[in-house]
Amino acid sequence: MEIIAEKKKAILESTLKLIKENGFHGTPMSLVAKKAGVAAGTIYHYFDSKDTLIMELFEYTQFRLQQAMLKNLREDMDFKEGFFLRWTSRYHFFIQNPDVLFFIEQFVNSPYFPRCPQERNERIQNEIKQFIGIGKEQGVFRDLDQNLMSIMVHSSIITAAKIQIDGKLVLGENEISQLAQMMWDSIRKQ
Amino acid sequence: MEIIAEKKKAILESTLKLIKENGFHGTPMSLVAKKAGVAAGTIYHYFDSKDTLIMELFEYTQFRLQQAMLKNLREDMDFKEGFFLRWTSRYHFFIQNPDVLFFIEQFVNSPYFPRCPQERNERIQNEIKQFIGIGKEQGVFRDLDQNLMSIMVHSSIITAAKIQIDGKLVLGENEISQLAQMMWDSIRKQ
DNA sequence: CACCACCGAATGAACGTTCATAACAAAGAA
DNA sequence: TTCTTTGTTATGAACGTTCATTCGGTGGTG
Repeated sequence: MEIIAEKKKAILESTLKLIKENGFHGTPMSLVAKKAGVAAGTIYHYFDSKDTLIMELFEYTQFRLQQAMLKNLREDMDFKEGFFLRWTSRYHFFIQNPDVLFFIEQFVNSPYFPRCPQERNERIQNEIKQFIGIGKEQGVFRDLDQNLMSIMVHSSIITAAKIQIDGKLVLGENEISQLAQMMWDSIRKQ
Repeated sequence: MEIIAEKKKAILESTLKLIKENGFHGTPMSLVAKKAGVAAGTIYHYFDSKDTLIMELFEYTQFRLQQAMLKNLREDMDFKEGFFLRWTSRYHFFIQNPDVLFFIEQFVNSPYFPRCPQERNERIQNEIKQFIGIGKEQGVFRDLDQNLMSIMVHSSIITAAKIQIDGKLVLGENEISQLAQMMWDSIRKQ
């Protein structure tokens, strides 16, 4: 991803926050412009339309998520540790960036999502998918499609993060590690 | 839920389908009216506004989901069977009603959802939650918040159904029961 | 008659997008 | 240096369209 012009970034960040609060509906371009501190027309200097703004925003959030992931990885940990680290660091990213979580969830359930090129969608998924693939080869994990297992793990993270952010439940360190343990137990060979 | 007037039902069903295809954005009231075979004004005979139409549609789908659940339950099955039945019958409901699945997913991730009264949201969750509660008392399940466990189970069902409907993976009977098994293993005491 | 479900053209506000214009910088030309 | 040109970035009022909602009217029923 190229270095993003300051105003372009401001537009993306504003859109992110507004969509979290008001949904796709409720965020007119005029509001985006206002919040970003630019004129309405400026948005169209950087983006062809509202649709492409939203599509690019999705890529932007995927990029940020991936960045956050890679930071925490070490090579020298055992397999189970690796799994726990992946689970918890993704979880914490979403906790720290609730607007990203909400935007992604709205996006993937909207008609925008099917219009994205497949490979883009799955890039983020890949790191976990490969990891699970290795575990499968080593006979640690179930003999089940790795796409399936990785998506189940992914969805458990999303779900836990949403509950925490909504404030429906307060998850302490103990609960977090129990959840990671749950998912570990679900995919490992029994 | 009262017996629903025929036209009202037609309006609800049309909205459901249109929202699945076009999202909240893309479904103007005029289209809803056309698809339902009623005049635009008629919608306002049954619903105060587009917002309340969507809110009521959510309740309507929850109702249908609950109906489908209750149909399959028997008292005389053992605990694990009961879990599997719950998991798979919910799964199959979503597979058979993809528009409901997509609508619910869009709805719960939109700003509409937080505006629903809590008890309404959780009514559906309750049956599974109570079931898990019993399992916990009997020492079959983990010692972890039952809300948390039930939501994790719920999200696994949603996720599996979405993958299947998207056609990303084809899940046969074998995969389905493996998934249910996965979730069973995740919440049971190890 | 009164009441009701229903119709659909009309209304007015909201919104995405355009465009004429300006500010500014970098790069020659004199 | 100073002037001119060219390109990029930014502006915000104006436009045309879309859309939720309204309302006067129609036909059927009790």
